[in-house]
Formats: sequence, structure tokens, C-alpha cells
Amino acid sequence: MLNRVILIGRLTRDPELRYTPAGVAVTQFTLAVDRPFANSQTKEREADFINIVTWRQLAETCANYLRKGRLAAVEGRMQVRNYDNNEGRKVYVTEVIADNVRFLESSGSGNREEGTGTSPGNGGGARYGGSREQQDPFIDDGKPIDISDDDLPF
Amino acid sequence: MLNRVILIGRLTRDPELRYTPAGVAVTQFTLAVDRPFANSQTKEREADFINIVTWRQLAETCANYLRKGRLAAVEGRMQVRNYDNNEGRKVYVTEVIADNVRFLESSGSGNREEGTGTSPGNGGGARYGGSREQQDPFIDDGKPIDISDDDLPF
Amino acid sequence: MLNRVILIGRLTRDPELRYTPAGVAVTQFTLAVDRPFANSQTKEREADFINIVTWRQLAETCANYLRKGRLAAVEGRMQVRNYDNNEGRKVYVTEVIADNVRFLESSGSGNREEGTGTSPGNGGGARYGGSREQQDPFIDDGKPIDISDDDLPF
Amino acid sequence: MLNRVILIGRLTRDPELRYTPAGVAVTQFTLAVDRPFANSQTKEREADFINIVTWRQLAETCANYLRKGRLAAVEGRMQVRNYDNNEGRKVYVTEVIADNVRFLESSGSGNREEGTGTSPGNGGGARYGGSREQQDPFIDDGKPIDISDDDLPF
DNA sequence: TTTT
DNA sequence: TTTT
Repeated sequence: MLNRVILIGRLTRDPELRYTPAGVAVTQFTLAVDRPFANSQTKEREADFINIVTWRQLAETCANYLRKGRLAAVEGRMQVRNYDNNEGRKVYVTEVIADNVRFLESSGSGNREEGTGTSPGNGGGARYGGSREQQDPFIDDGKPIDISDDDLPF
Repeated sequence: MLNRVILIGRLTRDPELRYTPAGVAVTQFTLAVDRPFANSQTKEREADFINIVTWRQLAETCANYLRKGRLAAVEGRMQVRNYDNNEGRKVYVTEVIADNVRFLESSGSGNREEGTGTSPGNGGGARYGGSREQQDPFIDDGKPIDISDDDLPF
Repeated sequence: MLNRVILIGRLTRDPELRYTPAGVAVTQFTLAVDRPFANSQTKEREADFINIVTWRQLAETCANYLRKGRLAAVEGRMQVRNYDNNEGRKVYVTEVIADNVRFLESSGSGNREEGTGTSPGNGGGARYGGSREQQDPFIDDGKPIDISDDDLPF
Repeated sequence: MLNRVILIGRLTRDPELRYTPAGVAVTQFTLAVDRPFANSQTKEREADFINIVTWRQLAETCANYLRKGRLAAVEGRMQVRNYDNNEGRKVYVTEVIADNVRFLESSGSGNREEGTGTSPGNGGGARYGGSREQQDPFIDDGKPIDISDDDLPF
């Protein structure tokens, strides 16, 4: 009935722009959101890693202006998506479908490789190439999750 | 850095109150949040089912006053927890750790069985079924996820 | 840069629907939002009275479905408007421009006078008095604040 | 019942730290929040100026780390305060009582005068000296609004 | 699995 | 009345 999320955090990787079969732009990235009261002794588990999805014009803008390491504010709503993994089990993925993203750092900051979509040198497989250990919720065992046009939020 | 969620929806089941080994109260429930623009033709996939966790005093209050079917507003933050399932795979669960819950319906509304924690038989009314197929992310293959005191948010 | 407000409260009066010179619908109402920790001894100053403005289709819907006393959730952004009062002083008015309003009570609840826009006589029930002393910030000395088309938010 | 505001904007002036008679720290500042769709032709009225109030420890931290021009995220709730001005009229002031403030710029950015609480050279009257034209909502005709301990939010 |  |  009402579903609103506001996050501020840093991108853990460059945003990934794709297109649905119908040609609609989708960009995905992960935001590392520091926890409050993250106690300084145990440095681990101090942030939540939250998957963000943007569509259409906003997807293009995010792909153009955001980079790994940059600070961003994201406004949107929580959404639960599920798919069947290769063991025939339903896997639930929670994402934030963003309708507003603010770039909180001038393009001088963050990842150095400005303007290079693919980050050459990054190899073909890429940082999030899909190896099993990666376990990116967007990736299921090396096979990219297909985003169908049914997932279009509006 | 900043992590805020506000949801309004209905409980899919009675809240479940437990205690950590250290005796801290935890209550969990799932909120069905209707999606905007849920188009009327395809009635399926019209809500998101979001897991809510409350601690301490708020946990007790929720367990006392909320019931399946009731309307509630929840304020909190998104958190990602992970555990290893019985196939040796890491499973990620996203929950909202609530620090404010508003009961939007007088106790006359919603589920009829006031004060019965466990709702024996669970009745037939079940707007949102409590059967195993529901695949509640809190439950992994019928075995309840154990909450340790490490999960205490503050 | 980012401006988001979410409120839950009750209408202190029936919503007021008007039209700008250009024929755009605007509805205004005031929401009484109970303060947290409103201590029970001093019963006074226990709520904030916040002015809500809605435009276009949402304005029509609010005018049709909301009534004095009803519970509603409002999502929008804070905006500061100013005008010169009759003593030649600038008066600042803070309003919430809503882009999402949820009716949290079936039309059976709240004010009894369904469908009566103007509530003649204003009745006696008046949980929140509509008398002049109420000092509704929308009204400056009994003269309604004029809304120009310049105030259109989008 | 629920009252949540999240803002991102820039300080229009250095934060002002004071103490209530009981010795409780209060810091006030104004945030300029750019409006969405602020059209580029008419450069005026492109931001909302929102008064922020913080208490206790957070007040001290804001006074120490924030400066005019800095970008900040503020989380809190809307509150309406009123007082009688010298013409015997009730004046309503809307503020955001913050319970969480994030500094989005390293202390290298923003106002140049780091660490100088009072900004010497700034004159005795100061940027917000209280002259009538200033109309700072916190100031009523040159006489600072006295913050009583009754305004303490928690 | 990860950001500063 | 204002910030970049």
C-alpha cells in the first residue's frame, strides 16, 4: 500500500546497463550502506549490500554518471523477485526499484576510470563475471538472470 | 550511511515471538504490501511480501497487538542476513529491522482469534496461506532459522 | 536535492477542493499527526497540524474520498510558500505537496456526513475544532490564501 | 502517528549552537533543498529553505562539523511551533527536528573558515544579526526566540 | 561477494 | 533572506 526506501551508500561496482528484449534500458548496481553503530572492533559485517534497479531514462543516467566507489542517494521501493535456480529451488531476491537517484560526489571522485563503460583491463569476465563464488544475487550460477519485460515496474 | 524504509501493508500471518539465548525478545512477521499500479487484469504478483523483525519491547507489543490480516505501518531499515542452507549454499535474506510499528486498525478488525498466539488449526480464512508452499523466506525447508544474539541490532 | 516526507494522521476538516485560474484542481487539508511520546499528563500540544496540498487527479480523489476525522497516509515533499499579509509582512507557510495519499479507513469510518463537501454547520462532533481560533495556517485572518498557477509543482 | 522527513541539501549559514536554561544543547541551521524540475529559465524560487533543529549530542556534533555551503542529509520529523510576535499575532514556524544527520562532504569542502566557531571578521552583528529585513524564522524582529526546555523533543 |  |  505504501512502500518507500531511502538509502545513502557507495557503489560496490560499476553500474551494469542492459536492455530488455523490448529494448527498455535497465541498470543494476549494488550499494554498500554502512550500518549505524558499526562497532569499530569487529570490522566485518559493517555494511548492508543492497541491490538497486533503475529503468529507462534513469537507467541511462546512472550508467553514465555513477561509478564504483561513488556516494549516491537512492529513493525507491522494495521489491521481491523470485526465480528457480538450477537445483529446482525458488530463490528470492530483494531489490530496490529506484525512481530517484542523486549523485553525491562530483565526477572527480570515486573510481578513476571515467567514461570507460567497460573498464578495459577489467578482462572479459569482469569483476562480477559470474563465477560461482561471487554469488551476486543478480547472477545465478554464472547464468545472468534474465530480466523480462514483465518486470517493468510502470 | 542512511537506510530508511517505510511500509504500509497487512500481516500474512500472526506475529511470531521468540527469545534469543540471552533472553532478548524478537518478533517476526511478514507484511504484504500491495504494489502500485497492480493492474487489474493479471491478479497475480500484486504484492510484495516483506519480512519484518522487531526487537525487545517493540517485539512484545507487536506480538500482543498484531494479528494476521491487520493493517500496519512499519518504519525501519533494510538489512541483509545470510546463512548456509542444507545444501551448503549461502542464502541471503533481506529483512526490515523495524524501530517503529503503528497499528492502523483497532483490535476489532483483522483476524478474529484475539490473543491466541498460535492460532491452532490456522482456520480456513487464510487470505495469505500459511501452507508450506508459501516459501516464507524466514523458513528454510521447514526448519526455523535460528536467531543468534549476534543479530541484535543495537 | 532530495526531499521526502511521509506522514500518517487524521484530517482536521473536510478537504477543500478549488481550481486555479487555468482550471487545475487543487485540494488542501490539514493532517493532525500525533507526536511520539506525547506525555499523558499534559494533554495539550500533542499533535502537529500539517498542511497538505494535492494537485490534479489526486486532488479530485482526495476531495471525493477523504473526510474530516479519517486516517490517511501522505507521501510528498516539504515546500515553503510565502505571501504578504495585510500588514505588509511576509508570511511563510510550510506545506507538504503530496504525490501519494493512502486512505487508511473504509468510508464507513470518520466523519459521518458522507458526500457533503462543505459540511454545513460543521456539526458538533469536531474532534479538531474548525473555529476561527484554530488559526489554520492556510487562512490569513479569515481571508483564504489565493493559489496562483505559479504554485503548480510540476 | 507517523512523521518522517528525509532531506538532502546545503547549509545556507553556519550552524548556530545555543543552550536551554537547563543546559541542553540545541543547534539550528537552514538547509537549502533544490527543487526537482527547477526550470533553468527562471532561476528564482528554485530551492526550499528548511529550518533544522538538533538536540543534545547531535547538536554538538553538527555545530562542530557542519559549515555554510556543506552538503548534508537530515532525517527527522516535521514539527510546528508557534509564538506571539510583537503585533500580538500568532506566528507559526515549521521545523524539522532531526535525529540523524549525515555529513556528505569531507571537511575540506564548503565554507573555507574551518574550525572557527565564531568566524572572526564576520562582525559582531553576523550574517544573521537579527536586523528586521532578515526575517529568519528563528528570529522574531531582532529578538532571538527563546527556546524553552518545554521544546525538548525527548 | 563487495564500497569509503 | 539564503546554499552549490
